[in-house]
Amino acid sequence: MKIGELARVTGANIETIRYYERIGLLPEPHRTAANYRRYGEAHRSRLAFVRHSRDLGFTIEEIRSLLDLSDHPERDCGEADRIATSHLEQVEEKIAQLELLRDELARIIGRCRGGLAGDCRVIEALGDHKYCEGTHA
Amino acid sequence: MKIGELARVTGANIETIRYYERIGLLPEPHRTAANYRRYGEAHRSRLAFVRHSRDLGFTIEEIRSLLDLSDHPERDCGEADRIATSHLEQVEEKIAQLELLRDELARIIGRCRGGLAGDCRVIEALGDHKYCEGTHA
DNA sequence: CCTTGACCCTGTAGTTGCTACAGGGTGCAT
DNA sequence: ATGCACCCTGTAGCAACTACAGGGTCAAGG
Ligand SMILES: [Zn+2]
Ligand SMILES: [Zn+2]
Ligand SMILES: [Zn+2]
Ligand SMILES: [Zn+2]
Repeated sequence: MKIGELARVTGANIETIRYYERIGLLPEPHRTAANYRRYGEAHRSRLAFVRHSRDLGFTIEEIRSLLDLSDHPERDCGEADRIATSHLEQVEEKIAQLELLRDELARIIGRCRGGLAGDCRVIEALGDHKYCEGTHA
Repeated sequence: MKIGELARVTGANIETIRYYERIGLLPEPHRTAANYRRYGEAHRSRLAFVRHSRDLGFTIEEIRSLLDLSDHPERDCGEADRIATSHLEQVEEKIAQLELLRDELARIIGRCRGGLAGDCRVIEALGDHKYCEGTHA
């Protein structure tokens, strides 16, 4: 299939596919006489792996390692587990951070009683962390 | 004070301070005879406002509007409220997304029983969204 | 007086993961 | 033959910094 169809079936953007090829995440496909990229099932499933991993929040470098493992089925899968677990930990950390942020923001917004900017407690609170209760960042 | 001291007292990076000046978020300070930037209390508190707002996750453009309001105390503060509330909503949305992600990741990781990469359920699950239970992205 | 070191300056390029052109070529239908 | 959809390369842009390279300035110590 041509790049447009690959994009359609995987949900990836055409430019993204070419980008992945450029950074070596996808192998260079064969070319037709007119220099068009020609893809097969192996490309499709590799791209699906990449897109799904990206949707799950893995970085390109993590995906590179995961693909490498996927290309070497005889290796131990411990590395995959380590990457995924460390990613999960980062997600959990990020959630905890955002929850602190959310609480602090809600508290700050709650202080506004309307009126003039000069009297606004929201603007005041943005100017100085001392009005914060938590340690958001 | 010179830029290094301003950086120390606000916790901002020197390069970041110059960057903020370049994009017009901080006003150009006076210069000494040796062309060194010289800051006063007004600069300090404006930078504190910017850094605190960034720590709270506001974008530069949002901060630009908030600073504008802070510079015009006679205006209505409704705009500040709108910006903060919409930001809070985005944070809440992001948290919800990450929670879906976290659950899906935890489930995927739980499938791994160790062994060879070729048999790894984690790698399998990354390759195809059909092994997912939620709609993480 | 000279050097060392800490500071400051400008300007540019790199980071992450794409996305959006500009300026061209190809292939098929009418 | 002419339109149109599709493909190609190469480059630049986004956010919000961060990291140099290659220079200038200034006070203290030898
Ligand atoms: Zn208010
Ligand atoms: Zn705070
Ligand atoms: Zn496994
Ligand atoms: Zn999935």
